[in-house]
Amino acid sequence: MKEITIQQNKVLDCIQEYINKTGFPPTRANICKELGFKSPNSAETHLRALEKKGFINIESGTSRGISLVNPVEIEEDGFPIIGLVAAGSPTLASENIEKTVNCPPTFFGSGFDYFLRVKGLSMKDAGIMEDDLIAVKKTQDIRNGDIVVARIEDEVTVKYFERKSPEVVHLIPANEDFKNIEIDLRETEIHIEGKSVGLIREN
Amino acid sequence: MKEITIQQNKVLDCIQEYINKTGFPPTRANICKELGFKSPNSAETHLRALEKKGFINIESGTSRGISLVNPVEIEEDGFPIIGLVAAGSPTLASENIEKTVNCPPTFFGSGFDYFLRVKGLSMKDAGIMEDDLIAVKKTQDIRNGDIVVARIEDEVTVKYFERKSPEVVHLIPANEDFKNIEIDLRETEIHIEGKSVGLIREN
DNA sequence: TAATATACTGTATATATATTCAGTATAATT
DNA sequence: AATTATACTGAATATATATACAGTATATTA
Repeated sequence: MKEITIQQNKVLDCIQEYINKTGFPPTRANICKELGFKSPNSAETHLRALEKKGFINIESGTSRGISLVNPVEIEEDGFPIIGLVAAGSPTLASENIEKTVNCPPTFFGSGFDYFLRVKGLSMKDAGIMEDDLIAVKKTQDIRNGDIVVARIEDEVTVKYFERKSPEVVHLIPANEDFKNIEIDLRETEIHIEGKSVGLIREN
Repeated sequence: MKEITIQQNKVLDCIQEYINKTGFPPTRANICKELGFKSPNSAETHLRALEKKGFINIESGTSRGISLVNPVEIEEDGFPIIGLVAAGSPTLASENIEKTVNCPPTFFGSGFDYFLRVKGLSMKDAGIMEDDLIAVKKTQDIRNGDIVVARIEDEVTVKYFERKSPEVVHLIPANEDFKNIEIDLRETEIHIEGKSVGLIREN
């Protein structure tokens, strides 16, 4: 599975949501309408790219013949909980699966991929407390104000995302005791693991 | 849901199998091929009958626009979400069920009875934000420091519980903009609906 | 006895849809 | 400097598809 672009990810999400909503896949025209494209060929080329990269199958000559290769993980084992170590500026999660939680894939709207257990109180004022479970959706479709799971080298952190310019990104905590993390993309590499689409707190 | 005929059941099964196999619903012609019909109208009339009886939905003018009405999800009793009106000092919930959420009963440890949708920010510092869903367990086993759902006459509120004396109970908000509610049990009747054992935030 | 539902064949057609071709433009690779 | 990938608009078209119409036949209901 090769890397996916932001636009291709939008198309993939669009297909998933369309199927969830209607029960059948979208046409090229449907995708155009959802994403604001003006030519069916825009959808077509994205679909071909997604097929080439192995994210979908396209049945040739068949209307709505799109099928997802990784259809939303059916609740076999549930969703994994991944630990987030340290407080304030947390350390790598590595894929340390605590346990799994069994819940419907559509629990938080359009779907998510795993839970992240939060350490520290840097997002306190956003109602995210220590040991809360954040539902994380793997996506690159991030907008300013989204709560993202970001990785800087080996450190993973949960913060508000704010793009200040093409080169500068701010990761903003929701707690006055913590400082903004300002990142110049020319100097530091940042990797967005995904964004928070929901939360669970087990008392 | 009316009674289904043997042939209609075959068509219904055929649709289910086709979706499982391909990821998208069949056309009239596909159904004919699967079941040996020689006219697309055979499939058409069966589909109309299935729609009339409530087993499927057909999106008019849409290729493969068949979707299964899944009675399984409807029958599976999820947990009800009950609305909590007003902010600060909320008003009666009465049993206004928004919808139901499907999740395991053991989701929050020892079990719970329903979800309550929170209005207002009186428990902000406890990480309970507006529109969050609190998992409420109906119980009278309350200890100091528990987050309870309390009713005073017709007003329902979520607060920390603190028994000061056999006659005096304090309901304490987690927000400095709100005042403690002090209750003298000899003057005012208070009813504990239950306590919070977990929380879900959608988006 | 006349409807109505079921269960089909067979033909026809408007339109929904996939898909190709022709462009424009930018960024990343080779 | 030439490809290749991405990301689009716009038009054209063959065909995939829903769907109506015309029949035949049996069983059930009013």
